Amino acid sequence: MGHGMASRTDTKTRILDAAEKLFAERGFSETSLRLITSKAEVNLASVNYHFGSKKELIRAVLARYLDVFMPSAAAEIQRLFKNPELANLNEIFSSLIKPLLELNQVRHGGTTIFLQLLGRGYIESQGHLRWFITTHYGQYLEAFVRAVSASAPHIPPAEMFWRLHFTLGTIVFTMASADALNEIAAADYGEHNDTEAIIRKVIPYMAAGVSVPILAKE
Amino acid sequence: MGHGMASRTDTKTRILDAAEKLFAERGFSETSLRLITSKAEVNLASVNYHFGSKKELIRAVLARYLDVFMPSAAAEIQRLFKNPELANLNEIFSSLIKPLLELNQVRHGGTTIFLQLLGRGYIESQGHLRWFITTHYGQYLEAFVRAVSASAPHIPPAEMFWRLHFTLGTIVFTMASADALNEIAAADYGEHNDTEAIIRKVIPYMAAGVSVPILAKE
DNA sequence: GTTTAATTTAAACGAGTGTTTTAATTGAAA
DNA sequence: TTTCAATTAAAACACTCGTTTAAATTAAAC
Repeated sequence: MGHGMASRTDTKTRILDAAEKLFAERGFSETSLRLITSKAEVNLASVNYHFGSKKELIRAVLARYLDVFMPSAAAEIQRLFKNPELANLNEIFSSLIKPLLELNQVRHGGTTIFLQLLGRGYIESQGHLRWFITTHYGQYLEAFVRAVSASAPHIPPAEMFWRLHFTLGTIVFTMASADALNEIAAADYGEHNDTEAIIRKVIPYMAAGVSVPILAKE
Repeated sequence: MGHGMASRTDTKTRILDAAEKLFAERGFSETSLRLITSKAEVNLASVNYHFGSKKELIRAVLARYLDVFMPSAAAEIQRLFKNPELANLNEIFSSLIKPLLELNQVRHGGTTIFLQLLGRGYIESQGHLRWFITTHYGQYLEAFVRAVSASAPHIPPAEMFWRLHFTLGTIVFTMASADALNEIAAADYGEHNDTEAIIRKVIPYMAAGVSVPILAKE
C-alpha cells in the first residue's frame, strides 16, 4: 500500500506539463506519446500506466485547466449578477478576463495554452471531447449562457446558440494563431500585444456580434 | 505522347472527388490515402502517380475550388463598388454569398465542402496551406480587405487587421464544426439549417464585430 | 501489327503509431 | 532485514501510414 507517492505525482505532472504544451502547439493527433515522454524525460509506458490511454491523457490535460477555470468563471458571473442593475455583454465577457489570466499564475503561458487546447478539442477528436466538456462542466456553461441570454433578451435561444459558437470560434482561432498574428502586427503596424491585450481587443468584437439585432427578412 | 486521356482524367477526378469529401469531413491528417483510393475505387499508388504526394493532393483539392471562387468573389466586390453610394459591411459580406453558393453547382454540396476545407486548411497543416493561399490568391484577398476598410473608415488599419482575423476565425471554426453544430441545433431547437442558412446567420455577427466603434479607455 | 509511352496494378518498404508485456527497480510497511 | 506492492524500464507487438518499386496492362502513334 505505502509507496513512493512523491515520484508518482512527479511523473504524472511531468507528463501533463509536456503534453499540454505539445498538444496546444501541434494538436492532439499530431503529437505522439513518444514525443511527449521524451520531452518529459519519462518512460514511454508511463503514460499508459498512469493515464490508461492517450485519449484519457488528453482529457486529464484539459481537466486540469477546466477544474480551475470553470468555478472561477462561474463565481465571477455570479458576482456580476449580485448587482441590481443588469450587466451588459461587454461586462459579462470581461468578467472572464480575470479567470483566464489567473491561469497564467497556475502555469507559465497557461492562458494561451488553455484557449488553444479548447480550440483543438472542439475541432479535432470527433465529438468525444465536446461530450466530455459538456457532461463534466455543463452546469457552468449553462450558467454562462443564461447570463448572456439575460443581457441580450432580444436574441432567441436558437440564435443565441449559434452566436455563442461563433464567439467560441472567434476566440479559439485567434488564440491558436496569436503568435503568428502578433508577428505580423508587429512588423506591419509596430504593435506588440500580449495575450491580455488581444483578449481586450476581441471582447468588443464578440459582444457586438452576439447582441446585434436580427434583421427582418426582406 | 498520345495516350489514354479519358481514363487518366477520370482517375484524377475520382481521386479529387473522394478526397475533398473525406478531407472536409475528417480533416487532412485523419484521412488516409488508402481510404481515399478505396472510396474512389482506384489503386493506392495512383495518388502518388498523378499528384506526387498527399500534400500536393491537398493543394489540388483546394485549388479546384479557389480557382472558381476567388475570381467570382472579386468580380462581385468590384461590381458592388461600381455603385456610387458606398456599400456597407453587410452588403460586402453578403456579396460573397452568390460566389459561395455557385460552388454547389460545380459539385454537389460544394459550398459546405469548400468552407470546411478552408477551415481545416487554416487550422491543420501548420502554415503551409496558409502560405499557399496567400501567395496564389493574395491579390483577391487584398481587394477584399480594401473594400472592407473603405466601408468602415472609423477603424484604424491595425485594428482592422485584428478584426478581420477575428472574422476569419469565426467563419472557419463555424464551418469546420458545422455538421456537429447542426446536429446539436436540430436536437435542442428543432432547427435544420443548410449551409446558406448558417452563412446568413454569421454575416450580421461578423459585420457588427468588424464595425463596432472603438471604446475610449477608461 | 509493332512499337512505345502512359497508366494501372500488386507488393513491398521503412518509418511511425498506441499499447502490452515482462523484467528490473524502488521504498515504505512488516 | 525481509516482504511486497507500486513504479519504472526496455523490448516487443500489432498495426497504420505515405511512398516506392517493378511488373502487367492499356491504348495511341507509327
